[in-house]
Amino acid sequence: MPSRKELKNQKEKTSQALIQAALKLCEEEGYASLSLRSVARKAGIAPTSFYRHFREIDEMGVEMVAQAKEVLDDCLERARAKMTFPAPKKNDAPAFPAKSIECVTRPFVETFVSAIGKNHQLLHLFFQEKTGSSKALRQAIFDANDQLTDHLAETLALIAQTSKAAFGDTRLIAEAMLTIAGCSGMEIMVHPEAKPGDIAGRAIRKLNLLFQGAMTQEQIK
Amino acid sequence: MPSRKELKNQKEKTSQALIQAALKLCEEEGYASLSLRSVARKAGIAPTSFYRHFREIDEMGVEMVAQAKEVLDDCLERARAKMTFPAPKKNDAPAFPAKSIECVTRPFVETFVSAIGKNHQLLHLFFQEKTGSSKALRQAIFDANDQLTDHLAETLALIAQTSKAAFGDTRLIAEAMLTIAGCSGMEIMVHPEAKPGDIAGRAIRKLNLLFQGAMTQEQIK
DNA sequence: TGTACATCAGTGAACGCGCGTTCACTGATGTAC
DNA sequence: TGTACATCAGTGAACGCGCGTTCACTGATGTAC
Repeated sequence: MPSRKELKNQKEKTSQALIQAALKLCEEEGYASLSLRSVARKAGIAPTSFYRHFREIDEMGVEMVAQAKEVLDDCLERARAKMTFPAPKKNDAPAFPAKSIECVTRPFVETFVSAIGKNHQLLHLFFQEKTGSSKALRQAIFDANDQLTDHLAETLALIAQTSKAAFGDTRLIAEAMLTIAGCSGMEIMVHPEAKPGDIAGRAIRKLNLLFQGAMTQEQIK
Repeated sequence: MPSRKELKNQKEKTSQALIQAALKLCEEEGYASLSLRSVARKAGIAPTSFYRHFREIDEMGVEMVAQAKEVLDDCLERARAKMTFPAPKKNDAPAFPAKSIECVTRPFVETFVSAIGKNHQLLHLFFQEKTGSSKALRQAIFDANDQLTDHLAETLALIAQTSKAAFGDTRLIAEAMLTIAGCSGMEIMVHPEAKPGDIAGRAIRKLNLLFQGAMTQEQIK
């Protein structure tokens, strides 16, 4: 058995331990208050060992963002599997496909909220540091967010195509969806006393209005 | 001349100098990285003098949030003066009052963007620390945001009433407007290389969809 | 009017602490010959 | 098979620095009598 590979594995494990420690500290004190020493302490290694894994805190931060991006990509993929746009019933007004719209917005928001439950810390970091004080993180998150928006816009275009509906500018709508879901998610994360279901419900209603507006404008064009 | 009053004035001036110094430092390093000593240094007073004005950094932070709230209240008031909802022309489809909607959304976003230009630092603090690591600040911002949302919802209700239009749940719409404007504003603030007009334009389009959806749903009810 | 005392914004020395970073080191593993 | 050398994750001592906070102090102003 090649023990050299085991060594690599061991190193990877320690790197992950550092990231997990950093996430816990972030939750308590925020990313900006992280210190190399506190992260190393929490991970159970000597302060100087930190340098064997990352050149500086932000290098670890960028890796954390990459992991958050993976979680969100996965989340969008699971949402895609659940989102549908059934043809509106005949006795519905043509401008009122409210039930069909909710078959897009509700799975989206619910998948998102469920991802928050499982990855609270990573997602808080992602949305908080989008406009935080570390330029490196802002850039990494901006790029990731751009790709996620593309991913979602593509999903919307696909749904529109298969259901022969017209959503309008899917990129614009995807942006707004991520904004509203992100802000509602942050609200849930920082207000543990609030009912997540209520906040999610309001988010769904906001997205419903957005889709309703987009479809109405498309229809009239 | 009562010099005792002058002394009060002088103290107030120093407090403001501390806040201005703190805002400059926030811009460079972020609120979480503020230190009592760095703020005092930038304001030109001894570190120990800080305690004559605030018991701790967060007490100053809460005062900064109060000032941001005033700026935003003022911003909403100026927006209210500019927002109108002219009756749609007769040859427009009833479900397509797009031009009238833009008479609400455009002045709102433009007033907001102009407020950012004048109070970059205060507004960045307000939106960034809404989900930041200081509980005191989060609470202060949450309360302020709640009042601002009420303020905006009331304005919308007033516009709807005077123009005999139906916007639906004005509180929900006000929430979404502040979310989208806030996020777009943050994007403008942290990406000085991006064109503010483009971001503002996209924000207006998002809000247009929102209003279009809200009015369509109201109309069909 | 003069004198003693109270108020209060601002000061400077001093403290102990956690920080990032450097350095030379250890000890386990793999490789060359 | 044995021996010398290379690699590399992790270590512990040491450094200089900025931090929050305490303390007793200053000096200008207002107040009591």
